[in-house]
Amino acid sequence: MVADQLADEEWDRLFHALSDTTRRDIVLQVMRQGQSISTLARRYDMSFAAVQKHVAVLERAGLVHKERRGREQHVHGAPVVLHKAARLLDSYELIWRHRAQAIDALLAEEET
Amino acid sequence: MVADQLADEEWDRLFHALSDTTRRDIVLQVMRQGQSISTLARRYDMSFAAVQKHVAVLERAGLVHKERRGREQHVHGAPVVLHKAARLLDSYELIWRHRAQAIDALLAEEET
DNA sequence: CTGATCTGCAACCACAAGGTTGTACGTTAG
DNA sequence: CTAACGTACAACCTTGTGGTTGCAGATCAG
Repeated sequence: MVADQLADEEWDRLFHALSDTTRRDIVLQVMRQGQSISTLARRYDMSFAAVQKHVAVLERAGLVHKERRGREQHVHGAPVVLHKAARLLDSYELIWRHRAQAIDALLAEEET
Repeated sequence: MVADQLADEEWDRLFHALSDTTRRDIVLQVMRQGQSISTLARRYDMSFAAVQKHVAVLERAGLVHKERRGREQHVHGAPVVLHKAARLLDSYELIWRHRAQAIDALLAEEET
């Protein structure tokens, strides 16, 4: 559990990668089905190079993987990192609930 | 469930707010216990104004709330948005698992 | 009142982000 | 072989981000 934590810069890259609507949509697309970069690029109203950059950002964040298939580059999802991010946010939320629980306990004790 | 979805720009702001180590730490701190901006600022090796900006980013993302307490500004956590973010990431992961399930089903059918 | 403290905001700066176009290279189709 | 396609990468521009300093306005202590 502790071992699958990421370094600060890795979390930075991960959340930064998710902070763009186009990139989140790319993640959705390749989670549903792996696609080539050019196939992806056709979906968006921007240049091929721009989409290529978005994929590179996602790859550096560990959210997708690329794999050569002849002259194409097949992009597919990597759900592991996604899972880690969700669990980190859960842990933040949990801290809140622990604290709320502690306050409740304190109030209950004061009433005795 | 559909009603508590956010707009694209809101998700952008949310994940962007989380994409900085200092800001994630501020979230942790104020989830544990609400604090004034100056108290927070003492924890980090940067100017008061910088911390103030970070808090502003978190506030625009809906991750924290500010509340005047005399001359101080009390910052406390807002776990609702955190929860939404975690569930969005879960839904992305779920798409992957649905797809994996469909592939398994397809393979099982081919074997008959 | 006076002075210290907490905050808000504007101006400024260096650098990274997100987009463009252009060029080059490997691969497949005919 | 040649042409078309998919990709990679560099140069460039504009905008935004993260930091600074400095100043002004509230508020509390004495």
